[in-house]
Amino acid sequence: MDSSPPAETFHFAVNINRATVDHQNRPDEMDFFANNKIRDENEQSKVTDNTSDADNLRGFSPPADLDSNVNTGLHLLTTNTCSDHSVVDDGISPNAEDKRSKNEVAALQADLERTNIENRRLKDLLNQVTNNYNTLQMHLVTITQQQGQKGADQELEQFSDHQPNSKAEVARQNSSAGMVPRQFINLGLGGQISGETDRASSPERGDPSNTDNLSKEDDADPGSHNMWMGGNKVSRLNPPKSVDEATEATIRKARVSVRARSEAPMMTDGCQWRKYGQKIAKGNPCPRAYYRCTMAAGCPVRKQVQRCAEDRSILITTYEGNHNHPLPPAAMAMASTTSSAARMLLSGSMPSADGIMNPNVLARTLLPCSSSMATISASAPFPTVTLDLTQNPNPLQLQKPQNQFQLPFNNTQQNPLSGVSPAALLPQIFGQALYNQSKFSGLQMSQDMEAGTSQLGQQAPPLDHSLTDTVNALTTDPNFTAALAAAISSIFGGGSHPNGSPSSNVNVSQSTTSNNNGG
DNA sequence: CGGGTTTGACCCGCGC
DNA sequence: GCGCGGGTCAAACCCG
Repeated sequence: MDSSPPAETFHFAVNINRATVDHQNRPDEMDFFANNKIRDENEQSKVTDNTSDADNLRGFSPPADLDSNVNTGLHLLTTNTCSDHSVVDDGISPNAEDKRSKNEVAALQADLERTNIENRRLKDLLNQVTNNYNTLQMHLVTITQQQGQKGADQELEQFSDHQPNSKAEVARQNSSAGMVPRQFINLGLGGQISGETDRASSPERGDPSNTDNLSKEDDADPGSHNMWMGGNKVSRLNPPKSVDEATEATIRKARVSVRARSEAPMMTDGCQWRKYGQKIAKGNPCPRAYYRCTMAAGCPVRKQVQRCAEDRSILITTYEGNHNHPLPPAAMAMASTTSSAARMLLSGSMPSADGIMNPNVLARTLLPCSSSMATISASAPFPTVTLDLTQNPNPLQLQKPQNQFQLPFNNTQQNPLSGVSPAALLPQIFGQALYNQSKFSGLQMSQDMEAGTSQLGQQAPPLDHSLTDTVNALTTDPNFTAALAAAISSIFGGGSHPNGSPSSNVNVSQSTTSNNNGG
């Protein structure tokens, strides 16, 4: 991302970062939640006061700093403080000049009084907005806790019932200083559930006593720590013994589907894929291609690529599973998305009776400004999170004439994720948002899982961080903030053509299956 | 020659 | 039990 935000991003180029962090040279970093706050505050201010002065407050510091120093930025008292007393009418100046001076002074005093009143009013408004923000945030936390508590309870029961030691083991590993690759590998959701944290990548995987596993390799490992593991394979090799285990199997099959307009045969997401099959699915003349991650032996992550039958310019890419290997930054997008999506489903909707996540919660978690981009469906054979990049998420955004992604990421020369296609960047945001939502849900279990999750562990702050530190860490994460800033600015500013990564060989509209993904 | 793709066969779950 | 459809396997083939 460009260090200097494009002009259309000025709506978000407000000073919403923590005062303790120097962001002068890092305009691309922004506080995602503070952004919400600003937006909420502005909305609140419009409700409580229709004056346009509220817009002047967009540059104010976060509420944490307001208690001690409220600065409206008006500097109302800087010009008259020295003169008002020196020229005050003493009642002994009879000449006309003195009278004129007195009138002038009186006028200035009146102006001063008005500005003082205005200043006080703005301060009150600011305090009110701050209170509203705090109230809203508390309300949000309450809602997310309620959303996640149900799933958390069931998940905790699963832990306690089946792997009483695994959680403690994972937590112990997570609590160690620094997360080395060996630790965040194979700590995906399935692994945390099963508690077998080393099998998937250990050379002893080919247990002679289990020749079936030898032949089936990755997806046949009953202890494989991934969401993948097709239900048939699971049931064949390690049949579910209880409802909880059946639930686990469903969790492992959680999917993230990305719909994006692209002429390319496959989306670029930073991973290397190998095509292992192709089928003509019913109801869609376009063949569905099956890909497997080849960045590491036995990586269980797979994806399906298929064009939409109704609109063949729309490419539907469905991801499943967690990578069992370290990922390059460019590949973190989908990885964090899939794992986070599973967690969202797990904590929010999947175990519940209705099985449907409130899309508003997700959408607001993802991007408060967009409410129709992400949907969750647990009614499908697999709980699926769908990211629809083909729809305009914001009515303010002009419809793009190009037959391209509608979430363009321009100025990507300096973007740390410049090797990622735009469509792949959003899922990262999405995943982070999901991750954040899980964080805010206050699930201790979830926290254990978060840091242990293979891909998220590379981006997520350490477990023992407080919520504040978590937010702070996120806001200072260049990858996240840059991608987020780009996404938001693009959404609201109507960015330019998405193929704006000249330094990268990744071109969304020109990429090919064979060379862009190594597949 | 190694790695990726193609493609028909096969496996499995599910509904009838 | 049978057929259907989704998903996977693996031999053949391609390519650099």
